[in-house]
Amino acid sequence: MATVDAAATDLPDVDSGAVEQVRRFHRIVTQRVGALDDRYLARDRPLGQARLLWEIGAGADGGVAIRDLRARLDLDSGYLSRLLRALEADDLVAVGPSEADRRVRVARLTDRGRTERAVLDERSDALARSLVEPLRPDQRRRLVTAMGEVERLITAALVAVAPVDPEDPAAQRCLQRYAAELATRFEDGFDTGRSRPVDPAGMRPPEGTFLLARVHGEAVGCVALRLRPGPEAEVKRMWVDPAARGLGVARRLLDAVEAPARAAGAPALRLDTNRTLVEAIALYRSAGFVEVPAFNDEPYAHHWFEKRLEH
Amino acid sequence: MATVDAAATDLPDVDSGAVEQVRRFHRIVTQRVGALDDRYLARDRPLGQARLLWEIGAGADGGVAIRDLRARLDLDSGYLSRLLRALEADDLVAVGPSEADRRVRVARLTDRGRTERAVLDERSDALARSLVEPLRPDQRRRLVTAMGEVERLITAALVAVAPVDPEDPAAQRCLQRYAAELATRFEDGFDTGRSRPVDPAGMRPPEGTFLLARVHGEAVGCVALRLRPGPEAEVKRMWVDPAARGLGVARRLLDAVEAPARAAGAPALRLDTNRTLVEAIALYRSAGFVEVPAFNDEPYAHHWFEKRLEH
DNA sequence: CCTGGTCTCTGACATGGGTCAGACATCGGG
DNA sequence: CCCGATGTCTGACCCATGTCAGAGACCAGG
Repeated sequence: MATVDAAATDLPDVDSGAVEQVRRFHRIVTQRVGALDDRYLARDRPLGQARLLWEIGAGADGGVAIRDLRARLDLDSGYLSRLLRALEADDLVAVGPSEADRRVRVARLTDRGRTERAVLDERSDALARSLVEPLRPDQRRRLVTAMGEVERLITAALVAVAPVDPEDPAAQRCLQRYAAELATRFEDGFDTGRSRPVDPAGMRPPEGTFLLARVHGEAVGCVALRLRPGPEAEVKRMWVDPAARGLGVARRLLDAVEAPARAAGAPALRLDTNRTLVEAIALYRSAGFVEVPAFNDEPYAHHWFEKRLEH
Repeated sequence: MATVDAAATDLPDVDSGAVEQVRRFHRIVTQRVGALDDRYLARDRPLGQARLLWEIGAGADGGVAIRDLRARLDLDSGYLSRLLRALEADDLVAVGPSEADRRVRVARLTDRGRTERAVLDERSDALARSLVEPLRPDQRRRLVTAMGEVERLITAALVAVAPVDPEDPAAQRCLQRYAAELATRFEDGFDTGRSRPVDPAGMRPPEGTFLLARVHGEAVGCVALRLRPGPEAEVKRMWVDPAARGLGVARRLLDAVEAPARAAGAPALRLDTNRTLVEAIALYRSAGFVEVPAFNDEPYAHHWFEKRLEH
């Protein structure tokens, strides 16, 4: 089976047929579709301005801080400033001081800006429609399905797993959402206080590791590894954003955690889990974990798993 | 069935879910993948130069005439000239006069240019590989399949059908390939002389029409409509490039031919066909044609079809 | 040989995207 | 209140892309 293959060979060479298909695909999509897109959508407005207009409008109304725009669009502050002045000159946006911090300035759309943005939006829709329109209904369905598949898989390929400090804001956010989700899923709720505690230091070298999975900078999952107190390494706090499920993020996290465990000389990975987490349990089994007797007194746990590590 | 739906409703509104999917898809593919692409591939070289280098190398060795480059890349002659000088300065291409016509100049890669192009090629491969590599084998297979599907369907959507003069070079090329294909498929070959003749004037208004299907300028199929001598309009010379089959080009041609027939007041479309053309016969049936007794003495025909037109 | 047309090149110019350094206002902490 | 840090803006640049007009070489046909 494919999944067994995957676990066994991990990263086999990409065959040249796949590479060829990706290149053909890319050529078609960017040249044939993209050629129309950017220039067409911005119409008589420079592309940078159009993108900026778009981004300002995307912020929930109340305006967007300029520094956030800079971060999101990755623009030089001087360049951004000039783009803003151009949009101001056309009476599309208004820039004013932030109330919280008067160094920060906030850009918001004017009425004209909002209608202009709606026009861009409509044009974007029209472009998408023009791509689908010549097709027969069955072809359309197939196209939409295939596009969804490509989108999901490309997103999956862009997942990057990297260690991060457990007190990093992104990490904390994941941990909170982890706890919140358990609270709704466990039959008798979840109270962090009752569960066996994991303090940040325990998830930081040398006592452990904390890994974050990101897509394009945004955190979509996490896992913690504890190397103390026993010789076995313990997997904790594994969570994947519901929006990112089905992309294999959990499996990547589970794979990624093996390296530090091995490096620390741990003979095995261990974890405990709740019986309501059926997908997780299935994943552990397919990833080579086997069920073992309880090795701790975690009150929320019903199953205990272990995976021997070879050295 | 889907195809029946298609024939009945023709071009129903594109539902908003499809539009949303296309836009999400486009965003992912261009921003996430494309962002890496162009800039990354050209490395320290301006993009225009890189593309030009590529295109010169794509020509079968012997060089590419500059005017062909201009047409293919759609560049201003002054701009192209300057790009060429830049590449010459880096000793990547050599430009010399054409032998046939000394106004025309021909660009060809130097040895350095060839290796440089190979580097670009390798980089492009590497980019494609990096997209696929993080995926498990089953995910890779799904991605490649879905990309192929998207590519085919987008190509299908880009097919444009338009009338053209039957003596246009592109039209002539199609007609030649049509005849060549019949020669190999018919049980007893195909000799244009033996078949009922169709002179260019017969495929030109007011006696008829000739339609060409193009994808991005390149002809991929054709069909002729004759409005004389009888009141019925006759469909002739329908052909689709083998490389473009399965995209629904034939059906689009068959649909497109109805409008001029109706406009001329024809009560029906007629056609004759050879028994070896099984896909074509299936298409005629599914497009609403019904088999009728022979209405001419075409020596290569085994079946005669007709489709009544409503006015 | 002349003429009109074709092909390429050069120079002049405009614009958009992007970088850099410094000016200036403001903030937060000692 | 001072100081270093932060956020924004301005001015001065650079380069790639693209457009336009005209010059010069060459071609084919009369």
